[in-house]
Amino acid sequence: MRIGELADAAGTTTKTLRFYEDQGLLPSAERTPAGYRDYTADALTRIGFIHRGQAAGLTLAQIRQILDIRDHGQAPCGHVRDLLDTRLADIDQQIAQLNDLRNTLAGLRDHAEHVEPDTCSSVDVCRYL
Amino acid sequence: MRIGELADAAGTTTKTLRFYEDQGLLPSAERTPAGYRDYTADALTRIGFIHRGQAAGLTLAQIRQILDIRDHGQAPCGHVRDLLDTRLADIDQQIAQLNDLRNTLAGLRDHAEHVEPDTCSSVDVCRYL
DNA sequence: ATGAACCTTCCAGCATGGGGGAAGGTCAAG
DNA sequence: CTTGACCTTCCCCCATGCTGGAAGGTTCAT
Repeated sequence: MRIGELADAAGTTTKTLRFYEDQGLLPSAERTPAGYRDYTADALTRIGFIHRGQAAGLTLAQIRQILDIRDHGQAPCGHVRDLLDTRLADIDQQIAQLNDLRNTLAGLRDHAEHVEPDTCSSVDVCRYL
Repeated sequence: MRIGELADAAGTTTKTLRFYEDQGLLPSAERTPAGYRDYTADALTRIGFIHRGQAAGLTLAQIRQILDIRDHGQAPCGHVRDLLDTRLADIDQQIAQLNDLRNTLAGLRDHAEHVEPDTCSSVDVCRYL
């Protein structure tokens, strides 16, 4: 399977696949005599895993960690649980921060609705912020 | 006021102030005969505005738009209201996406808690994702 | 044998908000 | 007069996940 076919099958691009290989997410593929990369179906599975990891909000570096553990013959389950826990905590924090920001912004916006623009001094740039 | 003092007063760095000038957020400062930037207190106010804008989640480009409008002698109020509205909508969307992602992750994590690692086939990399 | 459609490597750049450090000029104190 | 702390410009670098393009080799159909 050449890189273009694999890219089509995986719903991505050849550029991205070479990039993944470069980043250590995909192992170096076999080469045809002409130097073309020659993939097996395993690669498709692996790209699927990468995509699921991305959908879970993991970075490529984190996904690579998991793959490295698996490639060393170990079960990455514990590590994956840790990553998921960390991601969950991160997301909770992000949501909390966004909620705070939302409240602040809503307050500013509400203020902007009721304050006369005329009271806006150019020295302050803008009363609303 | 030299750039170092201004940076201290504003709680930032000289690097950042030159960067802001370069990006059009701060006007070119007067220069001393030696070529040193010489700021007035206005700069401090302006930096304060920039920081409030950042705290509201605006990008430097958006903050610059507001400053440009003000610098052209107009009141940026309407534009600021629009930006705040847009930011609010963006944030709501981000929060919704994060909530979705959180649910997905919580599901995966829950699954990981109850599934035997032994059933994890190395072909799939990891059952949990 | 020629043209399209592949493939290869390598180098560069996008956005975002700065940071690091070199090479040199300036200013005030001791 | 020298030392140290400033200042100047300049250009390159960080992370993140790719994308574009140039210059060249291969494969396959016509």
